[in-house]
Amino acid sequence: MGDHDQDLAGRLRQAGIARGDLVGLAVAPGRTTAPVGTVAVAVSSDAGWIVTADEVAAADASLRPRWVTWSGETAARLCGCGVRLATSWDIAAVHRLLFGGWLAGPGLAWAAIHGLAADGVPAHDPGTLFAGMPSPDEEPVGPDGYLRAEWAEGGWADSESRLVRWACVALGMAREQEAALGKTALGKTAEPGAGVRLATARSESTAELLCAELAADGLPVDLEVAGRLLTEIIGPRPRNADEATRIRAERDGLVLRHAPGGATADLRSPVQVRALLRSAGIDVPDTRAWRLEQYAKVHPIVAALLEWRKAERVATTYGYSWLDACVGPDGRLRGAWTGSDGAAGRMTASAGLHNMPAVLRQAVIAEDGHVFVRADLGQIEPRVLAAVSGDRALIAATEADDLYLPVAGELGVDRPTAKVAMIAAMYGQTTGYGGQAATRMKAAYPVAMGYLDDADRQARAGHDLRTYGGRLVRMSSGDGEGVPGGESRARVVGRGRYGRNAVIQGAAAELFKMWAVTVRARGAALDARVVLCLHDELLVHVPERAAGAAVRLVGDCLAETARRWVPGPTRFLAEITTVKCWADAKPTARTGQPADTVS
DNA sequence: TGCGGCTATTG
DNA sequence: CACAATAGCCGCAG
Repeated sequence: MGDHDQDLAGRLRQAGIARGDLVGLAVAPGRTTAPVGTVAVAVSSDAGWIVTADEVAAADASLRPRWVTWSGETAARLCGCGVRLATSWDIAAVHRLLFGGWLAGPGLAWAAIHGLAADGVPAHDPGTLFAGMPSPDEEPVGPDGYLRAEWAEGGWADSESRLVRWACVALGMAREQEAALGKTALGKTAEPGAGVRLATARSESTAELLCAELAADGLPVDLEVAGRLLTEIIGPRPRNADEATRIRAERDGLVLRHAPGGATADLRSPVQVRALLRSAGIDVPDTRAWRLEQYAKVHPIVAALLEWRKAERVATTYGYSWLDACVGPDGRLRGAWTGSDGAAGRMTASAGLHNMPAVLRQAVIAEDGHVFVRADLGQIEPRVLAAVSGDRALIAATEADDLYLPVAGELGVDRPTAKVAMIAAMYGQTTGYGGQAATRMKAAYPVAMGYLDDADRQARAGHDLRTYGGRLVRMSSGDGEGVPGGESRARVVGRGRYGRNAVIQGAAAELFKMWAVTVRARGAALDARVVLCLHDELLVHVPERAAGAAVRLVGDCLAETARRWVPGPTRFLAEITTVKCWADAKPTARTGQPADTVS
């Protein structure tokens, strides 16, 4: 074929675009398929074209530029028309990294990168709604320097020329964000390098692509097994409302039959449960499970109540209505995914994907001809602490498969004490462990403990923090800041703990996501698909015949990620197992032959 | 109807 | 019970 100059990859090459270079992308909403006119690409601030989604896919396969997207929504739209990009620069994801917080729309991201006040971002005047949407000015940037509301709020999709312009704006934004990442400096301890921040920006961006795929593909669930489990725990699926009421009353009866003198109570009301327990001679300040457990042998109603709680939990949150709402007829459990949420930028998921009761994992079963490769990072938080603080002694301890053994030796305490002391340092726990262990911890690992103490101090003072990968953790937006006398001590202490933990949990999340997107990229050749991300655990759905290769690949990806992420010799390891069912993973790893590990 | 409190599940 | 998250129900204010 002599017509290669006509395809998109050829045109991009002609414009000087090479593998990994930024290319602006804008995808109009509202179509499940993408004919000409719904996608625009941009190669400079004033040059771009309308193309088809298929052309983008083909150019991605042959040239693989880094596509600039406005947000995960762009990835979801492309996913919807069957296009899965290899890599991206996601403006919203990088905005969250650079500036913290959750809001990251085009108008705000534009203002932030240009140093304009967030409260000056223009919004549509609600009064104009009656007159219809004003047609967007052909110039996206207003005289005040902000993005015009008409553009930021969707007016860019109104015509092909505006769509192209929007892709051009995206490209410009990405370049400015890239430059800003190279300059950002904040914090005194172990100031992360620009290289790490750029690498983090790229993996956080590509994680948005992964999130769109996780949402679209879902987690394999065997509906028959799920139904059987539910029947065992909460009884058969009720056929009507009366039956549902009867089954519910029967469950309540198993507790209330132990009530003295036929007393009754609404078991869903903590106040009434407390009164019920008092009538049985048990006086407790609250009715949490860990507190009631001490009374399990005092009165039979306590054990019955705790049992009821477990069943009630499944019935209300993970019952038949959950299956109906979240599991498709294709046996895939689907939820909404976010790439960086909360205090430290962890991934989050809805539909119970991140907090499914362990017993229900028995229903998470690989499809015919497939298996799961399950990989679990071991002792990730103390290892991340060693890496980001650069503490030589703690880095040396990461050489051990069980990091707490050398730490215990160093402190002159037993392993459980060493573990509690380490976790206390990272989370800010102040009760329940000997102060002597903390003193020795400071002496043995002064750099690591100093890193945590510094985060704690900065957070207490209301100063923003930045993680190793460059994520801004906002401490200044909370109320009560800067009013030393007007703030309770508990509040300040709590904020210190928050900051102390955020720099560790956040850095761990960044490492994890870099690992996840590496597995996503390398695994494609094996038809291995990441189907679940769980903070320190990856579940990869893979054809049976490729299982062995996938196990090695997941381990290699961790080694590659660790090398790229941290310059020092910190050792990270993962327990990697091949299983048919998610629930099989833990026992195999604990009691079976040594799992594949990687350093 | 919205929201804080309580409770449970997970990493 | 130390950190993070999602989610349901109750009780109360408006």
